[in-house]
Amino acid sequence: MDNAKKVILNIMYTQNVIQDHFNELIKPYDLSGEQYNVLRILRGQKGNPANMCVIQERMLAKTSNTTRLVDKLLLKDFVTRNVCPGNRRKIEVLITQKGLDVLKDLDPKVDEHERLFAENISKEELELLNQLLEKYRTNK
Amino acid sequence: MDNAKKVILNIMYTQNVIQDHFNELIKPYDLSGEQYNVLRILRGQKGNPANMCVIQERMLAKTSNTTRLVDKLLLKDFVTRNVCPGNRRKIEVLITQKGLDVLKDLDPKVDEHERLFAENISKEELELLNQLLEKYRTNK
DNA sequence: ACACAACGTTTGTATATACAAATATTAAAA
DNA sequence: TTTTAATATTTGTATATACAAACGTTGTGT
Repeated sequence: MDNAKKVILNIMYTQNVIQDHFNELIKPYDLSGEQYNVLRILRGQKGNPANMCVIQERMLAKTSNTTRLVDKLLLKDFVTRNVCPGNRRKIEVLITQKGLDVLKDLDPKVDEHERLFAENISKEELELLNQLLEKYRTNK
Repeated sequence: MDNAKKVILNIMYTQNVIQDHFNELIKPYDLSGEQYNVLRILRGQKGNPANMCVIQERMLAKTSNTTRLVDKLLLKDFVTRNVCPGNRRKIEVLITQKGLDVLKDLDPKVDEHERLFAENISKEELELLNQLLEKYRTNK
């Protein structure tokens, strides 16, 4: 098989393996991968609320349905949701202490997950892999 | 950010870009990516039918619901589905001429898709990228 | 002020992913 | 032979992805 074909399968497959491993990690916390991503975005706001569209544009999958993701987080009391007083079209979403606690609990496990995948490869190779991936998708 | 973290985001993001591009490619054919994968597996059978479990194990996402994917392909007359005479638990799925025609139509576009992503990177780098990805996920 | 476009979010529909339970058929054990 | 276990597939439920349409709110032009 030519390498152009092979590298696509390789990237797809690798992403799949990473994702499966990560899903195992968060399963006990009753969180999906996307819900976790939203919580991470909200924590990154450092106390400021985030509007739906801000969350949306920071997510990997551009067309995920933020409304329904936040619905699920709301049910678990990981976030609050309020209409923005200054502009009633907007919604302000804020992570709760409970949400922050879950993330804090997960932090070392996520670190370990990242470390585990990098353990078979040297620092230089890791750096090179990053460069090659970036080069691979230039202008795409 | 450390490279262990960065490479995971990089792989996830790259996969996303590839997938989005591919989805655009097959959209006019009223096929989803998984449906396309199933058709490719069936063509690979070279005239022999494939059982559900054979299709399942050859798909990237292990727990995709093959029954429902084949349902959709059946509606479009891209496959046939029959109970296996020798073992009535099994189902024989076979690609139709119409299914083969769609794949043939798509073949050059898929080639172009693969070529497009590889165009910014040399043959040697592509080879290296494949090796690094394989090394990265050793034992995972 | 009123019409209309733009913005931000929600809702609806179809498909896909993830997992568990249900069903039917066949193989194996008692 | 009857029971039980294993195999192959289907069905159900929840979540996620993808896209379009609907809705209320705000801003702009007249």
